[in-house]
Amino acid sequence: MKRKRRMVRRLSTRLLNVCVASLCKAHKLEKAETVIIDGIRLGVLPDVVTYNCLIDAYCRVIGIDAGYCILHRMGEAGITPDIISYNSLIAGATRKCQIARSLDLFDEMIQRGIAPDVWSYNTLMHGFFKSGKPDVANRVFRDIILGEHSPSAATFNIMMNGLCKNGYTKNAFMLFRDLQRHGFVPELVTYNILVNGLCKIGRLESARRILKEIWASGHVPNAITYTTILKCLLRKKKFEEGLELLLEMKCKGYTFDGFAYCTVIGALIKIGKVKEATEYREDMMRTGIELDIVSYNTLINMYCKDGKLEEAYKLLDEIEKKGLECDKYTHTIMIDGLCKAGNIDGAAQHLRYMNMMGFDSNLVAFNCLVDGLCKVGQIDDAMKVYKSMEVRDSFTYSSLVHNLCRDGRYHSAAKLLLSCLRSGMKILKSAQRAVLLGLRYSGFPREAKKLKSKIRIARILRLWLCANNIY
DNA sequence: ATAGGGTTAG
Repeated sequence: MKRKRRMVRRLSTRLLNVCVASLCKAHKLEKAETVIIDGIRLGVLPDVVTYNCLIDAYCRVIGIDAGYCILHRMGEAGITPDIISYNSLIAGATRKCQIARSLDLFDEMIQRGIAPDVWSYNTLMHGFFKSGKPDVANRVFRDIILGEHSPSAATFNIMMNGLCKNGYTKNAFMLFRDLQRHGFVPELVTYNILVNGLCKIGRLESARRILKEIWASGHVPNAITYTTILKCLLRKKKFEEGLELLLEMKCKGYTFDGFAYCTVIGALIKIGKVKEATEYREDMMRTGIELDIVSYNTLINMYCKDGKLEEAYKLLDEIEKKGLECDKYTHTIMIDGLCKAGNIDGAAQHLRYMNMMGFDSNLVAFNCLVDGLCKVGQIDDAMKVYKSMEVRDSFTYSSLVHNLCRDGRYHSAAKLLLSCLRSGMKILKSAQRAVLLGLRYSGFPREAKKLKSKIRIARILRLWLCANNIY
């Protein structure tokens, strides 16, 4: 009788967990909490699985601190956290790029007598790759391979993805082929990682070969595979092929998700086809996709490029009402939008606001402001901003050099171009041309010639440095 | 329970 009751209770805890899990997955935290409270009232107690579910969800939806609170709560309820509780927390910290926090949790786990497993190590490795420390990630990988745990399929996937993301796509490929020779059977995820790696370095043909390999392996490429290649095609301005792939996706019955729509809309905006972009937006809204911050950013950019600032502001309100948070993209897009609309003061104000909100000073936003100031003829103000910038890049210089030339200030432009080259940066070809032609036809052909040879030497130097991996 | 695709500037 007693055992039977215990069984029923276990069964209902299981039911509770199924319920909580699905609510957590839908980010309905309050609802999940209510279900748990109702369960307790009926005598169904949550167990470690219930709390692990909550930890993961709180980490995802609110943040690592919220997840950590659940760990305390389960302690108070008399339930000991297990390896999954800690792995979820470590993953939560990693997702938010807080590698130091991941390491702290890792130590805490060991101190509490919970031994890390291969999942913990996989997550740490991912964290190091994510924070741009491929050397440390490599060491973790080595420790997994040579250590007491056997690597999982995810170990290799994370390794290959990390290599691709950190500029070692070739090495990822070598690893992939070696693993295959040793009987490693790639999953679709593995292929998608490689396709993305190849696309990022512009190796479209190789990516297409992998697509064929996917079919040959018996896997069916998914929307992720297609979206990745689509993005690459559009970036390479192969719009016809892109549209073909888009049609192929539609024919094969793939449904577009937010990622696919953003890829298409973003690409259309970039080539100035705002009308077509709007059509895709309407299509997206019809499918009832829940917009996240990236989708909002894409749409805000669309309105800005179309000169409809009021619509953009409306979306900003909507973001706030939904409880989403604007990110640095949102702000940068708005700053650019304001600049392009000629509202430099508004843009500068938004930049200050952005810094006030705790965003790091943002190179792209500054570049937008510099270019905006140039475009309204305030080049000296643009130079002031340029001088105040801690970091500059090829965009900064190209924009200034171009506009100085447009203003007939070829010597200043030449000076700036030289400091750009001295910093080891490239500069837009058209900007170079503007300076050289300007100098030559305003009576300084010798200077033009000298500058030209400097440009050539800088290019040779850069190629040489790249070939030797000094950069 | 970790891993894969989308958004910004010249």
